[in-house]
Amino acid sequence: MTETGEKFDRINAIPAYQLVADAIEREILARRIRPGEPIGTEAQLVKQFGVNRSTVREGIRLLEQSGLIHRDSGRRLTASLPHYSRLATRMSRAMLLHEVTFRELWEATTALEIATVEQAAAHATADVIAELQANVASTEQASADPAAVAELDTQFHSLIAKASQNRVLQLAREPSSLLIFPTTEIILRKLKEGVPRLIQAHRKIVDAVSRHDKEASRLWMLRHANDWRRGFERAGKDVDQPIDRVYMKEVMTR
Amino acid sequence: MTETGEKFDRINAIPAYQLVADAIEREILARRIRPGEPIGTEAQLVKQFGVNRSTVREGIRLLEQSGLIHRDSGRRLTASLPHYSRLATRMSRAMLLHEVTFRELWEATTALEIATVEQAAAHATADVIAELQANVASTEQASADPAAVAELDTQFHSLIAKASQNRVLQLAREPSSLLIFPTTEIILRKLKEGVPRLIQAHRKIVDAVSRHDKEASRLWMLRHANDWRRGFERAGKDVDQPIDRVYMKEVMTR
DNA sequence: GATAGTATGATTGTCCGACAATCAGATCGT
DNA sequence: ACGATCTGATTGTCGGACAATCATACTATC
Repeated sequence: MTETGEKFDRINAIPAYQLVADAIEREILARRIRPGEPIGTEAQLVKQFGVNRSTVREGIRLLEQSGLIHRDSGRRLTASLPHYSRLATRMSRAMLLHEVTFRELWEATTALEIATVEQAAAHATADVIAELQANVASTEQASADPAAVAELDTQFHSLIAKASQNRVLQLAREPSSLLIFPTTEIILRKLKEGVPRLIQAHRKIVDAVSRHDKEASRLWMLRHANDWRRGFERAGKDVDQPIDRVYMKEVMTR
Repeated sequence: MTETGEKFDRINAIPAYQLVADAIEREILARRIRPGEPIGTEAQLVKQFGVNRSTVREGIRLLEQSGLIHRDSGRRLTASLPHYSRLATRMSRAMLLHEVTFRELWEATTALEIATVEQAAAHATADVIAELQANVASTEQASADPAAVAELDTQFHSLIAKASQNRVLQLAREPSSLLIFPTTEIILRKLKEGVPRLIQAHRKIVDAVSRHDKEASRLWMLRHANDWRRGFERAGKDVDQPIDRVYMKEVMTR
């Protein structure tokens, strides 16, 4: 590789591009480079690290993927906060590859959605409640179109998460919701009573949240989740089968 | 760039290395390349994609970071399942950078740990229960050493997650647990009554789980979580402050 | 003087060729 | 048959190169 003139520096094993990535990452995590600030040009990095440009570039690619850096307007590289959706997408993909079952997903999602709606009941602001009401209204109008309803359902639960004002919950629930909500469309398509029940649940949840009624919101979210699972079973699916990647196209596309 | 002999192929904007990464990723997600199978040598990829080796390498770096590929024994690249810990670490870092508060973390962790222990009560096998009992025994013996107790506490909750046999819960709880459990040591160091309370809670939880008693396990996990938060407050910390990265060294190191 | 167009340099994406270190497998010696 | 050695393949790193694109200063036109 490079020069190893010294004695006793065995098993180095860490390639230079990795070291470059680590070094930059450390600077960002230590807040010496704030999100939004430029990392510097490739030529500068070459000088600072004393490695070839190809090596620097490979290191940059590592960070680029993790979302810690981001080339702003086509051009220069800036540090950035890795955004939730990116991480959630990766997690969802991992779950698909691990072939988790619908039951696992349902259990986790139910627990997370209930926790989320309880916090939403505690912390929801008037703005978000208005958004939620608008969402329910749209869902009612689109009730004939399963795809649209499923889309609005996903949005509904994201709004609940937003209302919770808890970013950890938001982050934790997103990967599983990405995977489980697409099944909604399939269920709604097969079960005619699905849409009205979903709308009723959503409306009750919004009511409860706007009254800051923790118990009621919990109760209706639980019913909503149970409906969901029953719908899945009635649609003829086996909850103990791995979730099918065929339905999960949207998770695949970046 | 390369040749753009044709008309009207504006705004391409996607660099070749990204396309290479996407192409390989698609093959893996579509299961045409199974985890464990070799991706192929760089030279082969150069031929197949018709781009330069540098470009191929940059594409490989993107995938390497996301955990979809992995160079097995120093040498050749193989597809692999992105493992939980890797993703969890990234999520934890994101939370740190987003400066989430202890309250957010506590709320989310509490909900997740309770959901997890309920599933553990439902699905725990004799093996895991034995591991849990061993963990509690070790904790008792180490009770004079806060660092060791904190370490064993983290392990305890991981074992509960393992006992739940729910990989989605496991994945969802890990990022926040990575962030919150390191605070345990600080709390234990300041509060003498912390260790015995922790041990009692753990023991009660193991009892409840081994009896498949969902209610009791829920109850004791809730008490455990409440102790925790009270400990944090009594240790003089403000739950509404962003969690401090100073305490989170272990999250920084890959 | 303001605006539009142009020249200039910097930066990135891509390519080419090269070489040392290392690993896998074949070959050889015993 | 077993271990040592040789050989080729593969990776990590380097240096240099060039077209396309962007930022900016500069110029010309009204």
